Amino acid sequence: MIRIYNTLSQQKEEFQPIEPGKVRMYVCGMTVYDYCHLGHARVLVAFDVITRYLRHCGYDVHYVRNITDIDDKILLRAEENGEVYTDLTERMISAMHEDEGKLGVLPPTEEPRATAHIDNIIAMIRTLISKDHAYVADNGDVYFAVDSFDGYGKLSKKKLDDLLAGARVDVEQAKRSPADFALWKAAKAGEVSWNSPWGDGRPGWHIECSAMSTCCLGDTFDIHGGGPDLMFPHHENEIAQSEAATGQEFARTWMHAGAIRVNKEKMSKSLGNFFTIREILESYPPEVVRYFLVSSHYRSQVDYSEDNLAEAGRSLTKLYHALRGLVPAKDVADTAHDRQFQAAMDDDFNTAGAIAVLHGVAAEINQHRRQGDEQAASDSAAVLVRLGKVLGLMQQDPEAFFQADTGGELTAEEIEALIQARADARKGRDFAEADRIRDELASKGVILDDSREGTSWRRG
RNA sequence: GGCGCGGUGGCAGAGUGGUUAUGCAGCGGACUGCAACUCCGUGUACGCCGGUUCGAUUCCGACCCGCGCCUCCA
Repeated sequence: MIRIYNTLSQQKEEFQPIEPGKVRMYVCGMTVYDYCHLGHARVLVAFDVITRYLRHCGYDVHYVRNITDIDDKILLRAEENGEVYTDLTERMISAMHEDEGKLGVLPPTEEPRATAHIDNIIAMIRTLISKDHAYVADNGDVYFAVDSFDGYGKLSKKKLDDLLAGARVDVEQAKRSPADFALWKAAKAGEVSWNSPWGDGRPGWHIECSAMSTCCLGDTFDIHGGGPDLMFPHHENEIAQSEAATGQEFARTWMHAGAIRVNKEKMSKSLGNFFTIREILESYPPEVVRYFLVSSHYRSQVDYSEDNLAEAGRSLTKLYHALRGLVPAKDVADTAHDRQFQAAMDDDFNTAGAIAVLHGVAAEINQHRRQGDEQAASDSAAVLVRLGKVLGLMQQDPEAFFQADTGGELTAEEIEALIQARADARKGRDFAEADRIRDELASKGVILDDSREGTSWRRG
């Protein structure tokens, strides 16, 4: 039985899908005006692991993650760049797909784009107006009337009164209440726009997620997820719009990832302290970045630092070392480790605990090898690869992982030649020369591992 | 100010009412020509103060500290 922490109830709940065997999940994706940063990667990886585990448990998962491809920031950035906004969004979407692929994030089942759902958005706004949950303001915008929805604040635990009291300046005059938010924004002259019953304009940010999620998954679905900073106002507004429009419960379980921090501050676009995925991948192998993300619980805050990434690299290296030189067995029955792994993952996707199990399996492999039991080692290796796959780890050939060209000074051929020279020196018991070669390699970032079968190498 | 989350050993990071997390780093031993890898062994811990309990790091309360949201942000 899987238990999931639900932001709505603020506790872990037994997960019971609406339709047995099926999971319908929606996650708020990217606004594509810039490259994805580590914070985005965290959400991407977290829900990728969740999807993988649910599928591992036999669920048929319908995973929808949207793309916001029309928005004020997109238009602003495109104008700064002097390009058509669709050129910008197309470029950022391919960059995002590239980054995801490197991190081992599987594509969602569906990836709807806001601009392809304008009709659904307009239909939903029309419904909201007809039910008196929304109104057309003097400036041509359409707003959602927050006080028309009783449950407003139930996700973020905010009271409407507190929100109004704390409302910051710059309240749009056209709004009836400061907490109301735009469903449809009237276009200014020359702006990109779509026709609507309320004049030319474009959708507000929140409504697109309501329209796309209910369109792809139905009025009520199982899981809705996203980044920590979307809880309010974005998700709160989604609930209000959707439930007001359909009269049905929106998402059953709300899941939020924890923030990535840099020097004790949240990594964010507004603070400008973010590292893009591609930046980080210049210094670290993608699987190391993924390991770093997965090695702590998805809801906890994690600090980004060079030290933490480097440590993740050493830890992953240990796991791959266990696999080195082994051919994993084909079929291996459930083991005690499988059950431990499942127990950890069942508990709100405790990937940190699951990784500890992986290390337990690695230790077992090494012990079998030490005892010369190749068959048992190969069986355990199969378990390590099988469980690793659920986390999106351990799927590379160990040599490929160790010897990936990270821009070192030496080519694989040059390294092999030096290793041969060292082997010859050792054979002639010229250890001074052998050690000189090993030191030379080490200074160029190549570490040697001697074993009975010979010498293997890796880039450190 | 309102709402929410968290403080675990040198570091990272799980978890539990009484028994080993795990990883990195350290120390001792084995292996090795010497190392690396690996194996065996080993140390340091639960912010502070009360309470409940036979027993609390784990439950309850107060306090201190940190963080997040309350405006666009994953």
